[in-house]
Amino acid sequence: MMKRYNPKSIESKWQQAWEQSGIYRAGDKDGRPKKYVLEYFPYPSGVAMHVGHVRNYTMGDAIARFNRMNGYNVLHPMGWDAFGLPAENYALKNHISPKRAIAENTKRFKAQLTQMGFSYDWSRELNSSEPSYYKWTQWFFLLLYHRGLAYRKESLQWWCPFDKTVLANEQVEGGRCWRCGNEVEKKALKQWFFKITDYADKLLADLDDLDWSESIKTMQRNWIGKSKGAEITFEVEGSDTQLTVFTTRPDTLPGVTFMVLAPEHAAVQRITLSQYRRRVSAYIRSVQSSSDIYREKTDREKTGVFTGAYAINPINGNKLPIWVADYVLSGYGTGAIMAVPAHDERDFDFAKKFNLPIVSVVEPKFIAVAGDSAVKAGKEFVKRESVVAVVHNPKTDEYLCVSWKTVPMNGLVTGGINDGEDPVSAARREVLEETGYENLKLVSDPGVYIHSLFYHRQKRQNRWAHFRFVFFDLLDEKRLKVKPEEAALLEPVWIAKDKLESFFTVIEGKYLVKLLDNPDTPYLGEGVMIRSGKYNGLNSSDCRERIVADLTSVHKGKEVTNYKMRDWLISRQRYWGAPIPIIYCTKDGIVPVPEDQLPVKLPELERIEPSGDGKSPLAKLKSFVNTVCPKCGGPAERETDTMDGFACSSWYFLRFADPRNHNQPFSKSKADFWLPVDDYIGGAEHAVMHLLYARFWTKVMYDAGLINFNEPFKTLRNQGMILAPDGNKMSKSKGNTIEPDALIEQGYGADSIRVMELFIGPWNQATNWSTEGLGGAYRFLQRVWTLVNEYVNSDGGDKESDTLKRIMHKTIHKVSLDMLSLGFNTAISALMECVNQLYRIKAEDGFAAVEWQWAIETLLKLLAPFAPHICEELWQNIGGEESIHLESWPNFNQAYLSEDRVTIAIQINGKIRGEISVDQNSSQTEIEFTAKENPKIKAYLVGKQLIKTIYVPNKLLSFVVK
RNA sequence: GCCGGAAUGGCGGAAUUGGUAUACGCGCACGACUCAAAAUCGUGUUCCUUUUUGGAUUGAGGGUUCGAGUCCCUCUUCCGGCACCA
Repeated sequence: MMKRYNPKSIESKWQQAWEQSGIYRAGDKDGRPKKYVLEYFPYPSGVAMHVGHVRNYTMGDAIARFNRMNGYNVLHPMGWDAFGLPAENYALKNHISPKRAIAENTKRFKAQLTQMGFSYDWSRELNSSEPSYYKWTQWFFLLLYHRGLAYRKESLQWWCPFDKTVLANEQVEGGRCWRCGNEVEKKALKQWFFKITDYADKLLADLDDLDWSESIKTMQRNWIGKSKGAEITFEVEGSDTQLTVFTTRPDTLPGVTFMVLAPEHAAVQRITLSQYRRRVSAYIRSVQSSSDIYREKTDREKTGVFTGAYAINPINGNKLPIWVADYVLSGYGTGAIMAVPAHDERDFDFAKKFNLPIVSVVEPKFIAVAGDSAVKAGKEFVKRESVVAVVHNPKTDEYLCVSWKTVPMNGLVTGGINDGEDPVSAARREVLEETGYENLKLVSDPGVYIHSLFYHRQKRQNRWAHFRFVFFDLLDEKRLKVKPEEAALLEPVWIAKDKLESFFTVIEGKYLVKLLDNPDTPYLGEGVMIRSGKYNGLNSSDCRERIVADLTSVHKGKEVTNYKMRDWLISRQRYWGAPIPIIYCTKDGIVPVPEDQLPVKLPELERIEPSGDGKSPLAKLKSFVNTVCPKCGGPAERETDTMDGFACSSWYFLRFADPRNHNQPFSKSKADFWLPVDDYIGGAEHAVMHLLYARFWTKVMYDAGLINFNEPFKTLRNQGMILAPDGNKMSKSKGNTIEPDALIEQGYGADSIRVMELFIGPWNQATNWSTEGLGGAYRFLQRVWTLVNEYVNSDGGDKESDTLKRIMHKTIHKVSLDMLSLGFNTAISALMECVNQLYRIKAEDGFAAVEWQWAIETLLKLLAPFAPHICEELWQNIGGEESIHLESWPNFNQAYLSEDRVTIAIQINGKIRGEISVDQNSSQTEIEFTAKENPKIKAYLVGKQLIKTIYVPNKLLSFVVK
């Protein structure tokens, strides 16, 4: 009697059996090579996991199971990221303690994970909010502290004077408190920081060797934001104040025309002249009351005020007015800049708005390095003062260009400027001589130059042309006759603007088109120095080094590297976190809690709401706060802030290697055995938070000698998000979440969901969930179920079947290869094809072949990482004694991967015109002969001349005919 | 604005090095079974024209090639991230 496929009746049975037999427990050492497969440990919030979350764990589980079957000692653990704000807010909302909330939610999450049949080693389960765990989080805080990487500093935070509380940036709306509507202000609070900036260079450099997606690496690179430059010190006229600025372009120092300070800059009050005070103060007030969100808008118009003071340019003594403006950020560099409007877009906008001078000191320089005009090495350059006539025909919107007849050179009308001749006349003369057009209207002569270095084919010399651009409109088409010697050389052509860029052979087309759009625009690139005294004529990049060297020698500047990344603020004025293990003593100051007094336990509190005075609720608990100084024994107070939850998640992957260690966070040998993590799987949302913090802590541990490796995650896999069927992100508020519980309840079963999660699309690509598609996965498993049970109830036979062997070996080959590259979707489609073919054989021949037992065993093994329950059940049905998940992965035999007969496509002039069937590895001559005999092909060849024949073995034959 | 990624049927998607585009699944249509429905099994399914033949087609345009979804150039759209970082 054959049972119907009913997941409900088999899945929980096997889940219990697996847990009881402990087959997924990782032994610390057993001689096999290790594999550490890890998914981000989840945050057990009040909202249950939906099918989007489940995909993450399904991928990890398939990888873990595949590796187990391939002989690896696999560590695949699970735990709970339990501390932090969401749990606390959930508890507050439901009027229960966070501890209870976490207990309830982890129970629910664990049940969800278990019902999916994931192969976790639950004996290593951990919870970051338990003292046995956070004791070591505090221990790491102390490690950082003792290594000079944790410090306390005052920092500005949003503060609501009515609610008497600190607000997060996103809780400030239009400069007002989101709760009471009062205007907020910034208040300085003492906070703890981790000095992640000390590791900026290592965090940046080591990214190169990681097997992570390019996009995440780029995000981390941008976040770290390294930029090399210099700090330059300016004297303030009539004051002993000095202003130091950071710049990446010290070469543009001669072009500085004003200075700008951030409104928060410490020197603003000191240098502002008395008659400017009121306006400056008013400006600063208005800036402070505007929200960060508003200040971060880059498209708003620049604002600022003059302080009345002047700085002195250290290189040329120029007087530079000092302004205050909020486009300069206080948190980056020194909070002050030297403004070079000719070579910086922001400074340019500011100068335009406030009518400040713009002095260009760098002229673009383009060197032709490729093509016919590329400069010839070793030849002298012939320098020429030249002019470029840009002639625009307003009627056709085309530009007058010339094409050389004798050599492959295209360009605008250019020519040398004769002695004593002004550029505009020179330009008119060249246009007339070369093209005959005489009626030109001067549009503008903005004094724009470029340097162009190229090989002049006609003159056979390397040219260094210093081109001045003069802009004309064509008044009429009247042309004078061009001298024959010019006409023999050049041909005038009119080129539309969108074709210009690719037309030019000598001048950089991209720059030119930009110039035509707007000649009045800052030049941001490198080039030749002008108006720079002794630096004139230098390349800007060389000039950069010279100026920094010169300033360094007189102590007015130095080379500096800056990072966008800031130190990591870890203080949280909230209850639900690991207490910061620090004691403040009036006599001894900041005293770290001694190691033997850890953990500093988080006391259980009745009321955990933020207290309203900007301190954590712990501050109210005298029995917690009041303590004795570990140094002098006198009365002292505890730090009452707790640590950012990201501290807990910065080392959990190490704890999994040794989760029950009471003496250390982990033993070195176990950590070095299991880590680094071989496959780390999770969404991209942690790109610059957790993934950067965890790398930072790992590097600190490495430097402290705790571990042998300095990167925690060798390979990172960012799985693609599952969207709701409507194409939106799944969220409880939108009411479009789909939970696996309901689908299992409906009878689909965990195995179908698992297959669907992986089959739905490439592992790293976002896709919409489809419940109809889930039906397809279910049908597929059902077909497997039916096939195996029909086989079990059949009489069998003893015929040999090569076809069956071929099908199975091909499937083993395809699935094995796909698993290595995470091609789960194609692996599953190969299994579907395999089952379809097995049905076909069954329909033709029944179960007569002797290979059926092997074929079905193989099929189940290949399917086991995806659908562990049904495979286990069927495995027992066909006589398996041990768990299928302890079996070895099948091997394929190369001999069965190809067919005896192959179909060769016949192309004529690149078009498929027919196909022929031949024995595998037939010779080209044979195939050509067969092809030419084919009547269809013959028709195409008759009366034509065969020029070329291309043969791709076992695939394609291509005739080229005329 | 900058950086990263993508675009293939009605839908999700497949396609070693350039070598028969549309595998697999969904949906749809038809057939078998059934009193009937569901389930299951089978057949078909890129588009246009069509008896067959044939033609077109991988976001758009151009290029290289005997041959391009795949390589090169230009552009469009979408997704993700960063955003006054001097």
